[in-house]
Amino acid sequence: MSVIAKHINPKFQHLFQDRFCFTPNEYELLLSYMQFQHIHKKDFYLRPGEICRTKAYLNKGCTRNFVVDERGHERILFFAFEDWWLGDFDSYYTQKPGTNYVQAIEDCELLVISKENFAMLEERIPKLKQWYTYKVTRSASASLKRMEEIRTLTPKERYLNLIEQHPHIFQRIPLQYIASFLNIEPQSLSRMRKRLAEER
Amino acid sequence: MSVIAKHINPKFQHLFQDRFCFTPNEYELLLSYMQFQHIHKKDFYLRPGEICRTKAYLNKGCTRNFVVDERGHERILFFAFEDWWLGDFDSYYTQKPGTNYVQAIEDCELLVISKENFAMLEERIPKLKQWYTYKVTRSASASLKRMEEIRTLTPKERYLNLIEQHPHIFQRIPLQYIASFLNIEPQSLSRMRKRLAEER
DNA sequence: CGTCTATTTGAATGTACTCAAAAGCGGTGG
DNA sequence: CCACCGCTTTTGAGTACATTCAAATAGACG
Repeated sequence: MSVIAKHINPKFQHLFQDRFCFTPNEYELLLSYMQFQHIHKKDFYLRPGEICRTKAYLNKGCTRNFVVDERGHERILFFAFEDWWLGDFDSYYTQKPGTNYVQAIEDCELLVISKENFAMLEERIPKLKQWYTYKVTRSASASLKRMEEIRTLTPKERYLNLIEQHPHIFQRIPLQYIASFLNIEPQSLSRMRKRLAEER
Repeated sequence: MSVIAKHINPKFQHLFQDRFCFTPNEYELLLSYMQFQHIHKKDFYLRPGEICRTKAYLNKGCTRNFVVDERGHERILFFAFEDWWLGDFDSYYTQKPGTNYVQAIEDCELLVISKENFAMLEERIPKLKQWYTYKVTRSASASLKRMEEIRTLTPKERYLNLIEQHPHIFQRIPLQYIASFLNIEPQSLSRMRKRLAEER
């Protein structure tokens, strides 16, 4: 077993060996191409203008992908928690300079792999490719769904949806970030939360 | 030359022969797998629940993709004009029942091809695959951009952007549809247009 | 010409925003 | 360990803007 493996969140091994039925060899192979990396709270994994040449499995911690609009306003596209992958996916596919900041909200542990190595491993481990294709279609559907939510739901409904699906999100993500994700002002979210708490 | 070809918008031939450098043989091959089809204004090419098994080159006319939200409100995702492809792309890739209506805004001429045949032709005509990959990344970027517009711009700015990029859109698309696309009420768009016209 | 739909106009309303300031909280250094 | 500083969250007041409901006008199509 590689030295790295000792530090790994058990979820990672579970994920590949149990859920995706990787053989120990396949798992070792995948792991051997991944680099362990720490980033501290508020550090950036990626900034606009950089080309996204790697992706990183988020082993521990949480991050946010955001852009800055022409008014200088931060707009959070999504959060990532354990068992997600980090990157600016538009830039990753096109290999053009990206637009996203990817920033740690908590101290994070990453397992980083280059695009080339990942592509190579996809060929050597068909299960990896299957899983990845699955992830891509999932994330495409998720972004369609998010688009629909932003367009059709009121801020209050978006908030209620979010806490229904992620009841503990306020324990990990500061209010201002949640507000940005929901596309409302922090003051409004604070008020809304208060009103809803009083109602019951 | 096939019988169909006579009816074809010259753009189509130009597109493949000149812009993508298809040989006459490749062009004929592609064409031989496409079915010519008319649909009338307000007819549907696709409805929610149907699996999208074909795509259609829009040779003439224009269409809208829309969904109906839980309040019964129509939400237009995008319009398609000449030289675009029609379908519910989520359903096309997943081969699960779709969510989109695809409806003709004007009488339309389509060139329809099945997913299987298109995939087969992609293998036989590498240029077709190149072009298609290009289209997919383009449309992914476009939907990211649209998401950003909906989130960051005011209704007025969204309107101004639209008429800047498509100055003649009102000549072809009814106001209510444009309003739905911009995510505002028809009344508001009507007022906005009036105000802006008066200002100059 | 008449009916049906689309667009325009009017008035009132609500909701999230802005600006501004106070309170709460966390982290740092003395 | 406490005091201070900076940042986050809360609270307040006023405003702007799109929405809703309602009705009138205009336009399309048989």
